[in-house]
Amino acid sequence: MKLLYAEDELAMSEAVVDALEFHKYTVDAVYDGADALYYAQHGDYDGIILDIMMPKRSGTEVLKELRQAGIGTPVLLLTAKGEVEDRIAGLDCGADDYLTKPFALGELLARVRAMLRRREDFKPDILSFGDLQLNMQSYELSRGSEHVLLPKLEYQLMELLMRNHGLYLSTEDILTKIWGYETESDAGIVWVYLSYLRKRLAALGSTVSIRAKRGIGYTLEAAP
Amino acid sequence: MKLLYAEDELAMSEAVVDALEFHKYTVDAVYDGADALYYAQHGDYDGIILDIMMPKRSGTEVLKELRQAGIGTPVLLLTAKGEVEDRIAGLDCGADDYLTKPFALGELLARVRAMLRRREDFKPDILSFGDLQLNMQSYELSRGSEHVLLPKLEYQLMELLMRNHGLYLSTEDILTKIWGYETESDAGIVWVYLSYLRKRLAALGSTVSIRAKRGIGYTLEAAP
DNA sequence: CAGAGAAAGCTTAAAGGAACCTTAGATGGA
DNA sequence: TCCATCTAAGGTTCCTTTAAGCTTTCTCTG
Repeated sequence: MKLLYAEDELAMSEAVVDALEFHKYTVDAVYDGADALYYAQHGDYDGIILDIMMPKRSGTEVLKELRQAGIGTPVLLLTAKGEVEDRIAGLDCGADDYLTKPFALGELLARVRAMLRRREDFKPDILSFGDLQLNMQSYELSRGSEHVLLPKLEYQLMELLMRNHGLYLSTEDILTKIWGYETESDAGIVWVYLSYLRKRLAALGSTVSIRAKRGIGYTLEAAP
Repeated sequence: MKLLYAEDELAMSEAVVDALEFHKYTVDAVYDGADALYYAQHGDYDGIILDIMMPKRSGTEVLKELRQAGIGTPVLLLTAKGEVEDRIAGLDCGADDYLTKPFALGELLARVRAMLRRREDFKPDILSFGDLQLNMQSYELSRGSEHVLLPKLEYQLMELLMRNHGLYLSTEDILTKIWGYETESDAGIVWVYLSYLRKRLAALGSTVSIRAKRGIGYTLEAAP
């Protein structure tokens, strides 16, 4: 799950990004409204967290432009205490929820979870493919009674593959969706993690395998 | 949208059927697993809602048989609270989603909507000509139950020919459309790939062939 | 109109290389 | 110290391309 977090206060931003990443989200952080708009339009996020008070463009401005551009990504607005008009304007522009600063990190996490879930129309929190199940709460990959607890990146890769089973995902796709829009890394790192996951699948004795197609990408495949 | 609803508790069934019909679904209600299986196999439904606890056959049994019979209709399972194994077994057998009883009607409706929509989204893009289908997501060329996974260039060539069936494409056309405007290669490489594709068609026993017209180009042709 | 010759089309085998895979070890945070 | 992540290097595989020899079709000439 990939989030965009727009907030101009640096200390605040770092704390929140840490917390989100700890909970297995991929987070891109930006520090003003102009960047927020640009990233939101180009980055393919599952959710966006927008501070209202930002340099260059306000959160509500960004939100309004996004919705006008037909981008429906769920948005959580952060407002300072008491700014009731902003809040109402925000919801009017198509925000999914708002949270008043200061807030507890746990509260933010709960809202983000709720926001994503709502958008997914109550999708179950177990993803399933072939003889495998991926528990999105505990990050466990299971086959029957066998379980493995996946590290963050392996989990994200597995989730991505399972959500898109049947589709081929290129190393590019994987790189931008997991490592973020602007990353130094290259296809090599993706190969490494695909290799790790293959080892997990083998260890579980699963019938599922990761199929590579030269020049196209990767997809999950369940042997009969 | 036509749904099958299998549930042995009569009062429950009536309430749910009412709600679904109010939301413009056409609903057939059955009251045990044997009927559920029979109707599901013969009725051409857009979605199926299966209670797990039912007389004669359990919901999971029904689901398993359906999937083994190659029927991919999306299935929503209803489980009693806490029956975790049933749930996992269900997802394992190919359920699309589950819902624990008791549930709010609104939630059921949301899940049904999501399930049907998901199915729409995943409907693969398929090009057809003669007795062949080309799956644009999996790069598979099929005739009936026979499948071949095409390498990238063979796939691109096949796609080009299918999209332009009835037209003659010159080697020039093919070269610039697949290998790009500025390429070192010449017509020879096109002949090679046409040859490869012909071999694929023969292997599939297809009635489709690639017809060459000297000095003009190539086109697909389906024998009667 | 027959036949030679040329051009276009076709097929196959094999070389070459890019894409892919795996592993060991370095790095760095909890 | 352990675990997750990343880097780098060597090994492998499969796709693409080359190249060569073959067949078919057209055209020109006697």
